Amino acid sequence: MRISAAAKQQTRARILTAARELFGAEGFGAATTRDVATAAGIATGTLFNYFTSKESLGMTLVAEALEGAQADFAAKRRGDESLEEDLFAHVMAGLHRLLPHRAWVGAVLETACTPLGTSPACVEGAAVQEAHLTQVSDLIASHRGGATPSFVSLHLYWTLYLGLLSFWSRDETSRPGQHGEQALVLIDRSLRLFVASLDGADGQSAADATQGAAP
Amino acid sequence: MRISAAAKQQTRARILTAARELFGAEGFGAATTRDVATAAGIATGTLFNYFTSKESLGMTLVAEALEGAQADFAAKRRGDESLEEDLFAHVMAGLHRLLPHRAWVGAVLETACTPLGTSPACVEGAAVQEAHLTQVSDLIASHRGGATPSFVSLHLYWTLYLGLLSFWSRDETSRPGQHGEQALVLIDRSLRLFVASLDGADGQSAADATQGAAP
DNA sequence: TGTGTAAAGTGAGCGTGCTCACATCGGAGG
DNA sequence: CCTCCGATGTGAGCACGCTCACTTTACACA
Repeated sequence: MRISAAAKQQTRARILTAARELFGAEGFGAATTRDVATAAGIATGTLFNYFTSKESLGMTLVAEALEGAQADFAAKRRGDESLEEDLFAHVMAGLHRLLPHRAWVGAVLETACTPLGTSPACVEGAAVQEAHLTQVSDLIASHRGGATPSFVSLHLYWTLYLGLLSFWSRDETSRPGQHGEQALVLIDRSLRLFVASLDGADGQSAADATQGAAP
Repeated sequence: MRISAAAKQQTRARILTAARELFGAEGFGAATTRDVATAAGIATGTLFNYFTSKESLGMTLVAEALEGAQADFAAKRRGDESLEEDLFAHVMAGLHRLLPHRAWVGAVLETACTPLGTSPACVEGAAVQEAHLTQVSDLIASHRGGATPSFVSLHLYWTLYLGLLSFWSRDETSRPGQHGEQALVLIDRSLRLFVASLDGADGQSAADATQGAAP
């Protein structure tokens, strides 16, 4: 039982390593699940004993990165930052960890995490979104005496976040290992906008959209 | 040549009709290209003589709807509206025309038009985005003495637009043939936010992100 | 050491979207 | 009326993500 569990972890790790390399080298679309399985030294079917779908595999890598980013953020935080500074640092920590995956994150998030699409595609996508929004919600609450943002506000944040991830992942003004300038501009503007919208909307009527009652 | 051209148009129309029906009845994912081809009375391969991909087919329907919406908008406009009112009317015209496709537009836009994803998926997606942003850009310019919004501003608009399309397409407070309330709230907020961001950013430095020069 | 059994692994096969070598058609020139 | 040729249509076939009936493995117990 103990050896078996350890072996399982090892196989899982081998799959993740293979996926990291192949996705990075060939792109998410071009790297096939057969390729990943072969590179990990297992059969195609076995891969799906560990991950429910290709996207789920990709999102696991993304989730890993963002978990690390959350730790980075918490470690660096002094405690006297403004909400906007905190949000900026939070975003930047994420982008920094996602940097190695920059070439293919877009393709995964597109289908696994996008606000569009009727179904949440894969559990990992929903989990990443929820974890991220929880962090943001907590961050906001800590700056506003415990008052959490509304559902609509969080949707807005998620929209803006995906939008800037998109821009960042394709920003041509960036250099290898460094973030692009236009992306930084957009991040700053998006966050400034979001914070302003918080003051304007949630501040006045925090329950503006908690329940849609007919008139 | 004349008969042939007319026949081609007819075949194209039959494909679009079949697609409209099947996408609506079964969803974008569940309706296969084989089904659509059969319903249109042609072979699978023939469908791809008319549309480069399944998404391209779906986006053609969306493009049709949005073109109609633009006409609706232009017809109803009085000329003394505020920018926010104009943008709101523009969005609403689009949603109205998309209403029959509400169940599946998300799935198409997700892959064909999303800001995420390294490639624009299909030409139609990029075309829809460009046409829409051109309309918005013109609208803004007409309210600001010809000054067009910056690249980053338009990206922001597109992000917000996709976000609200997403929300709208899944809003459970809506009833058949009518828009949901929460969606209306989000649209109002998103547009208010965008207009405010225009005044704050483009108004002061319209060229803030036209070129990423090193510091 | 031998045996039972559940967990882990396998790969042929399915249904997609899409391609491509070929069949068919329809109208212009002899 | 026959012949040719480009445009249009065809469907077997490809590669993909993913499944599932089956095999193999490795541990607990005798």
